[in-house]
Amino acid sequence: MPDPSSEPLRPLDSDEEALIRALGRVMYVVPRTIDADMVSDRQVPLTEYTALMNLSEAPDRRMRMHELAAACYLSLSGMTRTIIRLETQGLVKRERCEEDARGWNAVLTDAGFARLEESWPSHLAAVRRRFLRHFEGLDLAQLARAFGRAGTAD
Amino acid sequence: MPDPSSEPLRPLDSDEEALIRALGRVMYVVPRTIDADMVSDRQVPLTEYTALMNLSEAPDRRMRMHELAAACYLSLSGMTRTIIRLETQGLVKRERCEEDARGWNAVLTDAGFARLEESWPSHLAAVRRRFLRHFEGLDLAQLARAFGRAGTAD
DNA sequence: CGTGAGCAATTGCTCAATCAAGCAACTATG
DNA sequence: CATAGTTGCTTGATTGAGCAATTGCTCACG
Repeated sequence: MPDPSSEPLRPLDSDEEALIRALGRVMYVVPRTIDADMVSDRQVPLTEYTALMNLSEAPDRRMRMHELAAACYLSLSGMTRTIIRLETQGLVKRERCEEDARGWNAVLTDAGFARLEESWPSHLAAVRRRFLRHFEGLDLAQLARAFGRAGTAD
Repeated sequence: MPDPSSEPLRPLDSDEEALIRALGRVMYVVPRTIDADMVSDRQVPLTEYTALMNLSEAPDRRMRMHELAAACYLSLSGMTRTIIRLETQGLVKRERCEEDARGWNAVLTDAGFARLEESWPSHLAAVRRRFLRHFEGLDLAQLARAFGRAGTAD
Protein backbone atom coordinates (compact mmCIF):
# COMPACT_ATOMS: atom_id res chain seq x y z
CA MET A 1 0.00 0.00 0.00
CA PRO A 2 1.88 3.04 -1.19
CA ASP A 3 -0.90 5.44 -0.22
CA PRO A 4 -2.71 3.88 2.68
CA SER A 5 -5.47 6.40 3.14
CA SER A 6 -5.24 9.27 0.64
CA GLU A 7 -5.20 12.32 2.92
CA PRO A 8 -7.32 11.42 5.92
CA LEU A 9 -5.43 13.73 8.22
CA ARG A 10 -6.66 16.93 6.69
CA PRO A 11 -8.89 18.26 9.47
CA LEU A 12 -12.60 18.62 8.88
CA ASP A 13 -13.74 21.90 7.41
CA SER A 14 -16.60 23.63 9.18
CA ASP A 15 -19.37 22.12 7.03
CA GLU A 16 -18.01 18.64 7.51
CA GLU A 17 -17.67 19.28 11.21
CA ALA A 18 -21.25 20.50 11.44
CA LEU A 19 -22.50 17.49 9.51
CA ILE A 20 -20.72 15.01 11.73
CA ARG A 21 -22.01 16.62 14.88
CA ALA A 22 -25.51 16.69 13.46
CA LEU A 23 -25.17 13.04 12.49
CA GLY A 24 -24.49 12.11 16.08
CA ARG A 25 -27.61 13.96 17.05
CA VAL A 26 -29.75 12.34 14.39
CA MET A 27 -28.65 8.86 15.28
CA TYR A 28 -29.53 9.49 18.88
CA VAL A 29 -32.68 11.53 18.64
CA VAL A 30 -34.57 10.20 15.63
CA PRO A 31 -35.05 6.56 16.63
CA ARG A 32 -35.88 7.54 20.20
CA THR A 33 -38.52 10.08 19.31
CA ILE A 34 -40.10 7.80 16.71
CA ASP A 35 -40.08 4.93 19.17
CA ALA A 36 -41.53 7.13 21.90
CA ASP A 37 -44.29 8.43 19.61
CA MET A 38 -45.21 4.89 18.66
CA VAL A 39 -45.07 3.41 22.11
CA SER A 40 -47.18 6.17 23.59
CA ASP A 41 -49.61 5.64 20.73
CA ARG A 42 -49.96 1.93 20.23
CA GLN A 43 -47.49 -0.11 22.28
CA VAL A 44 -45.25 -1.55 19.57
CA PRO A 45 -41.57 -0.73 20.06
CA LEU A 46 -39.61 0.05 16.92
CA THR A 47 -37.57 -3.17 16.81
CA GLU A 48 -40.69 -5.30 17.00
CA TYR A 49 -42.50 -3.09 14.52
CA THR A 50 -39.65 -3.52 12.05
CA ALA A 51 -39.84 -7.28 12.35
CA LEU A 52 -43.62 -7.31 11.83
CA MET A 53 -43.30 -4.98 8.86
CA ASN A 54 -40.68 -7.09 7.14
CA LEU A 55 -42.73 -10.21 7.66
CA SER A 56 -45.84 -8.57 6.26
CA GLU A 57 -44.02 -7.76 3.04
CA ALA A 58 -42.53 -11.21 2.58
CA PRO A 59 -44.17 -13.82 0.37
CA ASP A 60 -46.61 -15.84 2.44
CA ARG A 61 -45.84 -13.53 5.37
CA ARG A 62 -42.98 -15.73 6.48
CA MET A 63 -39.20 -15.46 6.60
CA ARG A 64 -36.28 -17.54 7.75
CA MET A 65 -34.70 -16.31 10.96
CA HIS A 66 -31.40 -15.23 9.42
CA GLU A 67 -33.12 -13.38 6.57
CA LEU A 68 -35.31 -11.50 9.00
CA ALA A 69 -32.36 -10.71 11.24
CA ALA A 70 -30.48 -9.22 8.30
CA ALA A 71 -33.49 -7.21 7.19
CA CYS A 72 -33.86 -5.76 10.68
CA TYR A 73 -30.12 -5.16 11.18
CA LEU A 74 -30.09 -7.44 14.18
CA SER A 75 -27.93 -10.40 15.12
CA LEU A 76 -29.48 -13.81 14.77
CA SER A 77 -29.63 -14.21 18.51
CA GLY A 78 -31.20 -10.80 18.94
CA MET A 79 -33.82 -11.85 16.42
CA THR A 80 -34.53 -15.07 18.28
CA ARG A 81 -35.35 -13.05 21.41
CA THR A 82 -37.42 -10.52 19.50
CA ILE A 83 -39.46 -13.29 17.91
CA ILE A 84 -39.94 -14.87 21.33
CA ARG A 85 -41.35 -11.58 22.60
CA LEU A 86 -43.67 -11.35 19.62
CA GLU A 87 -44.65 -15.00 19.94
CA THR A 88 -45.75 -14.62 23.55
CA GLN A 89 -48.02 -11.81 22.36
CA GLY A 90 -49.40 -14.10 19.66
CA LEU A 91 -48.29 -11.78 16.87
CA VAL A 92 -45.93 -14.27 15.25
CA LYS A 93 -45.51 -18.01 15.29
CA ARG A 94 -42.59 -20.24 14.40
CA GLU A 95 -42.88 -23.14 11.97
CA ARG A 96 -40.27 -25.63 10.94
CA CYS A 97 -39.01 -25.05 7.46
CA GLU A 98 -40.34 -27.64 5.00
CA GLU A 99 -37.33 -27.97 2.77
CA ASP A 100 -34.68 -27.83 5.48
CA ALA A 101 -35.56 -29.07 8.94
CA ARG A 102 -32.68 -27.17 10.50
CA GLY A 103 -34.44 -23.95 9.65
CA TRP A 104 -37.44 -22.17 11.08
CA ASN A 105 -39.80 -19.66 9.59
CA ALA A 106 -41.14 -16.76 11.56
CA VAL A 107 -44.74 -16.39 10.36
CA LEU A 108 -46.94 -13.37 10.90
CA THR A 109 -50.26 -14.38 12.48
CA ASP A 110 -53.56 -12.70 11.72
CA ALA A 111 -53.31 -11.01 15.10
CA GLY A 112 -49.84 -9.79 14.13
CA PHE A 113 -51.10 -8.43 10.85
CA ALA A 114 -53.97 -6.70 12.61
CA ARG A 115 -51.58 -5.14 15.10
CA LEU A 116 -49.42 -3.90 12.28
CA GLU A 117 -52.42 -2.34 10.55
CA GLU A 118 -53.34 -0.62 13.78
CA SER A 119 -49.89 0.75 14.32
CA TRP A 120 -48.67 1.75 10.89
CA PRO A 121 -50.50 5.08 10.80
CA SER A 122 -48.74 5.97 13.99
CA HIS A 123 -45.41 4.92 12.55
CA LEU A 124 -46.00 6.81 9.34
CA ALA A 125 -47.00 9.95 11.20
CA ALA A 126 -43.94 9.72 13.43
CA VAL A 127 -41.62 9.24 10.48
CA ARG A 128 -43.05 12.22 8.64
CA ARG A 129 -43.15 14.44 11.66
CA ARG A 130 -39.81 13.61 13.15
CA PHE A 131 -37.78 13.07 10.03
CA LEU A 132 -39.08 13.57 6.50
CA ARG A 133 -40.67 16.90 7.31
CA HIS A 134 -37.22 18.37 7.80
CA PHE A 135 -35.92 17.27 4.43
CA GLU A 136 -38.49 18.98 2.24
CA GLY A 137 -36.92 20.58 -0.78
CA LEU A 138 -33.89 18.30 -0.75
CA ASP A 139 -33.21 15.66 -3.36
CA LEU A 140 -34.37 12.63 -1.43
CA ALA A 141 -33.35 10.06 -4.01
CA GLN A 142 -29.80 11.39 -4.10
CA LEU A 143 -29.70 11.43 -0.33
CA ALA A 144 -31.01 7.88 -0.13
CA ARG A 145 -28.22 6.76 -2.47
CA ALA A 146 -25.61 8.43 -0.28
CA PHE A 147 -27.12 6.85 2.82
CA GLY A 148 -27.07 3.52 1.04
CA ARG A 149 -23.33 3.77 0.50
CA ALA A 150 -22.51 5.10 3.97
CA GLY A 151 -20.70 2.74 6.27
CA THR A 152 -18.96 0.96 3.41
CA ALA A 153 -15.28 1.43 2.79
CA ASP A 154 -15.46 1.15 -1.05
CA MET B 1 -57.02 21.36 17.11
CA PRO B 2 -59.00 21.58 13.91
CA ASP B 3 -56.37 19.81 11.86
CA PRO B 4 -54.52 17.48 14.19
CA SER B 5 -51.83 16.22 11.85
CA SER B 6 -52.12 17.74 8.38
CA GLU B 7 -52.15 14.64 6.15
CA PRO B 8 -49.89 12.10 7.79
CA LEU B 9 -51.77 9.16 6.31
CA ARG B 10 -50.69 9.74 2.76
CA PRO B 11 -48.39 6.78 2.17
CA LEU B 12 -44.73 7.32 1.49
CA ASP B 13 -43.73 7.83 -2.12
CA SER B 14 -40.87 5.73 -3.40
CA ASP B 15 -38.14 8.30 -2.69
CA GLU B 16 -39.35 8.79 0.85
CA GLU B 17 -39.56 5.05 1.30
CA ALA B 18 -36.02 4.59 0.03
CA LEU B 19 -34.74 7.33 2.30
CA ILE B 20 -36.35 5.85 5.40
CA ARG B 21 -34.98 2.41 4.66
CA ALA B 22 -31.54 3.86 4.04
CA LEU B 23 -31.78 5.80 7.28
CA GLY B 24 -32.30 2.59 9.20
CA ARG B 25 -29.20 1.22 7.55
CA VAL B 26 -27.13 4.30 8.31
CA MET B 27 -28.08 4.35 11.94
CA TYR B 28 -27.07 0.75 12.27
CA VAL B 29 -23.98 0.56 10.12
CA VAL B 30 -22.21 3.89 10.53
CA PRO B 31 -21.56 3.95 14.28
CA ARG B 32 -20.60 0.28 14.27
CA THR B 33 -18.07 0.54 11.47
CA ILE B 34 -16.55 3.71 12.90
CA ASP B 35 -16.36 2.16 16.33
CA ALA B 36 -14.85 -1.03 14.92
CA ASP B 37 -12.24 0.89 12.92
CA MET B 38 -11.25 2.85 16.01
CA VAL B 39 -11.18 -0.07 18.40
CA SER B 40 -9.09 -2.18 16.06
CA ASP B 41 -6.78 0.79 15.66
CA ARG B 42 -6.31 2.32 19.05
CA GLN B 43 -8.62 0.86 21.69
CA VAL B 44 -10.94 3.76 22.40
CA PRO B 45 -14.62 2.93 21.91
CA LEU B 46 -16.75 5.64 20.37
CA THR B 47 -18.71 6.54 23.51
CA GLU B 48 -15.54 7.09 25.49
CA TYR B 49 -13.90 8.93 22.62
CA THR B 50 -16.86 11.30 22.46
CA ALA B 51 -16.56 12.06 26.15
CA LEU B 52 -12.82 12.72 25.90
CA MET B 53 -13.34 14.91 22.85
CA ASN B 54 -15.99 17.04 24.49
CA LEU B 55 -13.83 17.48 27.57
CA SER B 56 -10.83 18.50 25.49
CA GLU B 57 -12.85 21.29 23.89
CA ALA B 58 -14.25 22.63 27.14
CA PRO B 59 -12.64 25.55 28.96
CA ASP B 60 -10.06 24.23 31.38
CA ARG B 61 -10.75 20.73 29.99
CA ARG B 62 -13.50 20.18 32.50
CA MET B 63 -17.27 19.84 32.42
CA ARG B 64 -20.08 19.21 34.84
CA MET B 65 -21.56 15.74 34.60
CA HIS B 66 -24.94 16.79 33.25
CA GLU B 67 -23.37 19.04 30.61
CA LEU B 68 -21.13 16.27 29.42
CA ALA B 69 -24.00 13.78 29.40
CA ALA B 70 -26.05 16.11 27.22
CA ALA B 71 -23.13 16.76 24.87
CA CYS B 72 -22.64 13.00 24.44
CA TYR B 73 -26.36 12.22 24.14
CA LEU B 74 -26.19 9.95 27.15
CA SER B 75 -28.27 9.76 30.30
CA LEU B 76 -26.69 11.13 33.44
CA SER B 77 -26.33 7.68 34.90
CA GLY B 78 -24.84 6.39 31.66
CA MET B 79 -22.30 9.19 31.86
CA THR B 80 -21.46 8.32 35.45
CA ARG B 81 -20.57 4.77 34.35
CA THR B 82 -18.61 5.99 31.34
CA ILE B 83 -16.57 8.37 33.48
CA ILE B 84 -15.89 5.56 35.93
CA ARG B 85 -14.51 3.46 33.08
CA LEU B 86 -12.33 6.36 31.94
CA GLU B 87 -11.24 7.11 35.50
CA THR B 88 -9.98 3.58 36.10
CA GLN B 89 -7.82 4.03 32.98
CA GLY B 90 -6.52 7.32 34.36
CA LEU B 91 -7.83 9.30 31.40
CA VAL B 92 -10.19 11.46 33.44
CA LYS B 93 -10.49 12.45 37.05
CA ARG B 94 -13.38 13.83 39.07
CA GLU B 95 -13.15 16.97 41.16
CA ARG B 96 -15.72 18.53 43.40
CA CYS B 97 -17.22 21.65 41.94
CA GLU B 98 -16.01 24.82 43.69
CA GLU B 99 -19.15 26.88 43.53
CA ASP B 100 -21.63 24.07 44.26
CA ALA B 101 -20.55 21.20 46.44
CA ARG B 102 -23.28 18.95 45.06
CA GLY B 103 -21.64 19.09 41.68
CA TRP B 104 -18.65 17.34 40.18
CA ASN B 105 -16.41 18.17 37.28
CA ALA B 106 -15.08 15.53 34.98
CA VAL B 107 -11.54 16.71 34.18
CA LEU B 108 -9.39 15.42 31.33
CA THR B 109 -5.98 14.30 32.62
CA ASP B 110 -2.77 14.68 30.65
CA ALA B 111 -2.91 10.97 29.98
CA GLY B 112 -6.44 11.43 28.68
CA PHE B 113 -5.37 14.26 26.41
CA ALA B 114 -2.48 12.19 25.13
CA ARG B 115 -4.78 9.28 24.43
CA LEU B 116 -7.12 11.56 22.53
CA GLU B 117 -4.25 12.89 20.43
CA GLU B 118 -3.22 9.36 19.62
CA SER B 119 -6.69 8.34 18.60
CA TRP B 120 -8.10 11.30 16.74
CA PRO B 121 -6.36 10.53 13.44
CA SER B 122 -8.00 7.15 13.53
CA HIS B 123 -11.37 8.72 14.28
CA LEU B 124 -10.95 11.28 11.54
CA ALA B 125 -9.97 8.65 9.01
CA ALA B 126 -12.92 6.47 9.97
CA VAL B 127 -15.35 9.35 9.71
CA ARG B 128 -14.10 10.32 6.27
CA ARG B 129 -13.91 6.82 4.97
CA ARG B 130 -17.17 5.50 6.33
CA PHE B 131 -19.31 8.57 6.04
CA LEU B 132 -18.17 11.85 4.52
CA ARG B 133 -16.66 10.20 1.49
CA HIS B 134 -20.12 9.19 0.34
CA PHE B 135 -21.53 12.69 0.50
CA GLU B 136 -19.13 14.38 -1.86
CA GLY B 137 -20.87 16.80 -4.17
CA LEU B 138 -23.83 17.30 -1.85
CA ASP B 139 -24.55 20.53 -0.01
CA LEU B 140 -23.20 19.56 3.38
CA ALA B 141 -24.26 22.75 5.14
CA GLN B 142 -27.84 22.33 4.01
CA LEU B 143 -27.78 18.70 5.04
CA ALA B 144 -26.35 19.56 8.44
CA ARG B 145 -29.19 22.03 8.98
CA ALA B 146 -31.77 19.37 8.11
CA PHE B 147 -30.06 16.90 10.45
CA GLY B 148 -30.08 19.53 13.12
CA ARG B 149 -33.84 19.87 12.90
CA ALA B 150 -34.56 16.14 12.62
CA GLY B 151 -36.18 14.55 15.63
CA THR B 152 -37.97 17.72 16.61
CA ALA B 153 -41.69 18.09 16.13
CA ASP B 154 -41.65 21.84 15.28
C1' DC C 1 -25.62 -46.78 5.34
C1' DG C 2 -22.49 -44.27 8.72
C1' DT C 3 -19.73 -40.68 9.89
C1' DG C 4 -17.82 -36.23 9.94
C1' DA C 5 -17.97 -31.38 8.20
C1' DG C 6 -20.87 -27.63 8.17
C1' DC C 7 -25.06 -24.77 8.68
C1' DA C 8 -29.47 -22.88 11.32
C1' DA C 9 -31.10 -21.50 15.33
C1' DT C 10 -31.01 -21.22 20.35
C1' DT C 11 -28.96 -20.62 24.86
C1' DG C 12 -25.60 -18.77 28.41
C1' DC C 13 -23.06 -15.04 29.61
C1' DT C 14 -21.59 -10.35 29.66
C1' DC C 15 -21.95 -5.56 28.89
C1' DA C 16 -23.65 -0.99 28.25
C1' DA C 17 -27.68 1.67 28.54
C1' DT C 18 -31.96 3.09 30.82
C1' DC C 19 -35.21 4.18 34.64
C1' DA C 20 -36.26 4.75 39.34
C1' DA C 21 -34.86 5.36 43.95
C1' DG C 22 -31.72 7.37 47.11
C1' DC C 23 -28.41 10.59 49.25
C1' DA C 24 -26.25 14.90 49.85
C1' DA C 25 -26.19 19.74 49.31
C1' DC C 26 -28.38 23.97 47.99
C1' DT C 27 -32.33 27.55 48.06
C1' DA C 28 -36.43 29.85 49.31
C1' DT C 29 -39.99 30.86 52.59
C1' DG C 30 -42.20 31.81 56.73
C1' DC D 1 -32.83 29.97 61.02
C1' DA D 2 -35.53 25.80 60.46
C1' DT D 3 -37.55 23.11 57.30
C1' DA D 4 -39.74 21.96 52.78
C1' DG D 5 -38.69 21.36 48.31
C1' DT D 6 -35.34 21.06 44.49
C1' DT D 7 -31.15 19.82 42.20
C1' DG D 8 -26.82 17.00 41.07
C1' DC D 9 -25.06 12.87 41.00
C1' DT D 10 -24.72 7.85 42.19
C1' DT D 11 -26.51 3.24 42.85
C1' DG D 12 -29.65 -0.80 42.11
C1' DA D 13 -32.50 -3.37 39.07
C1' DT D 14 -33.82 -4.39 34.55
C1' DT D 15 -33.55 -4.66 29.63
C1' DG D 16 -31.96 -5.48 25.04
C1' DA D 17 -28.09 -6.37 22.41
C1' DG D 18 -23.91 -9.06 20.98
C1' DC D 19 -20.53 -12.98 21.06
C1' DA D 20 -19.29 -17.68 21.95
C1' DA D 21 -20.62 -22.21 22.85
C1' DT D 22 -24.18 -25.63 21.99
C1' DT D 23 -27.89 -28.40 19.84
C1' DG D 24 -30.15 -30.40 16.06
C1' DC D 25 -30.17 -31.29 11.41
C1' DT D 26 -28.25 -31.96 6.42
C1' DC D 27 -25.38 -33.71 3.09
C1' DA D 28 -21.14 -35.36 0.83
C1' DC D 29 -18.07 -38.94 0.76
C1' DG D 30 -16.11 -43.41 1.85
